[in-house]
Amino acid sequence: MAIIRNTIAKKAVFEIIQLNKTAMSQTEIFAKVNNICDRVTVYRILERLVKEVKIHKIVNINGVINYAPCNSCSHEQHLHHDHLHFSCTTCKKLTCIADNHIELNIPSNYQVAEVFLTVSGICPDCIIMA
Amino acid sequence: MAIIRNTIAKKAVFEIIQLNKTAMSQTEIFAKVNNICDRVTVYRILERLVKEVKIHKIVNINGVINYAPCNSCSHEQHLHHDHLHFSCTTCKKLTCIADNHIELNIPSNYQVAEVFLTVSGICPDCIIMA
DNA sequence: TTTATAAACGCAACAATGTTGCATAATTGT
DNA sequence: ACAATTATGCAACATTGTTGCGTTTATAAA
Repeated sequence: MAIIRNTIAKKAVFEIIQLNKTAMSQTEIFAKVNNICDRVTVYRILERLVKEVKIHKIVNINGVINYAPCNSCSHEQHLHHDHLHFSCTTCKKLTCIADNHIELNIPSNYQVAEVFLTVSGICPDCIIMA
Repeated sequence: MAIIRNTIAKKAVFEIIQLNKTAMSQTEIFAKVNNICDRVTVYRILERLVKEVKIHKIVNINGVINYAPCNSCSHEQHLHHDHLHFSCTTCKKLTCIADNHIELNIPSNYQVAEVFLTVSGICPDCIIMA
C-alpha cells in the first residue's frame, strides 16, 4: 500500500551499511552520516530498511543492535540459517561468516521463525595486535 | 581473594531465577524481589552470580539481557554449545532448550570463546492462544 | 559475644540507546 | 504544478544499564 520513498538520507544510510565490512550500530551509522539528518531519522530509516529486507538486524552479545547488508544472504538463506556472526570481544566488531549450516533439534510444538547464531571471541585483526 | 557473602537479597534473586522456567530480565527480577533491595543492587547481584557461574547471561533478540540458572548446563557444556535459546516474539519469553549440538565452520584465524544460539518464533503457549 | 574489615548496599546522578507526538518539509504520481 | 502522504526535525520521554560515595552489614577472628 504505502509508497516507498528513496530519500537522500535513506540512500546515505544504506550506502554506509553496504560499504562497511562489519555490522554497525545506530550510533556508528549516525556518526557517519555527517549530520545529513537527525538521529531519530536514522532509527526510522533503519526500521524501514529492515522491513524492506535490504539490511538485517543482529543483536551483539552486549545487547547493542547492529545492522548489516543483506548481500550474500537472501531472505530464504537467512531463514535457513547458513550464516553466522562473529562478535569480537576486543574491538566489539560484528562480522558475518558464511557457510555455516546447522541442524536444530527443537520440539515440534515450537514454531521457528529465525535463527541467530553468534560466536564471541577474538577476531584475526585483534589476534595480530595481541 | 575476595570473600563471597550470601546476603538476603542475593539469596532472593537467585531463588527467583531458579524457580522461573524461562530466563528473566533485570526488570522482571526486580519486580519480583518486592523492594527487598534497590534496583542497582539487583544489577550488582546479577553481575556477581554470573561471575560465580551460578547463572548465565543471555541477550534476547531485542537486545535486552536475560538471566537463567546454570542448572543443567555445566560451564563446560555451555562452552561446548549444546543448548539453545528460544525467544518468543509474542510473549517475549526466553526459554532454554537442551540437546542441540552444532558444528561450526569458522576460519582458523578466529579464536572462538562462546557460542550463542537463539531461535525466534512462537512458543507452544502462544500457539495455543492464537 | 564482640569487634574489625571488607563486601554489599542505597541513593543520587549520569549515560547510552531507543521511542513517540506533532508540526513541517519533501518526494512522487497525476 | 499540485495534491497526497511519506519522511523529517525537534523536543520530550522511556528504558536499561553504570558509577561514585558514604553507610550498613555479613563474616572471620579475637
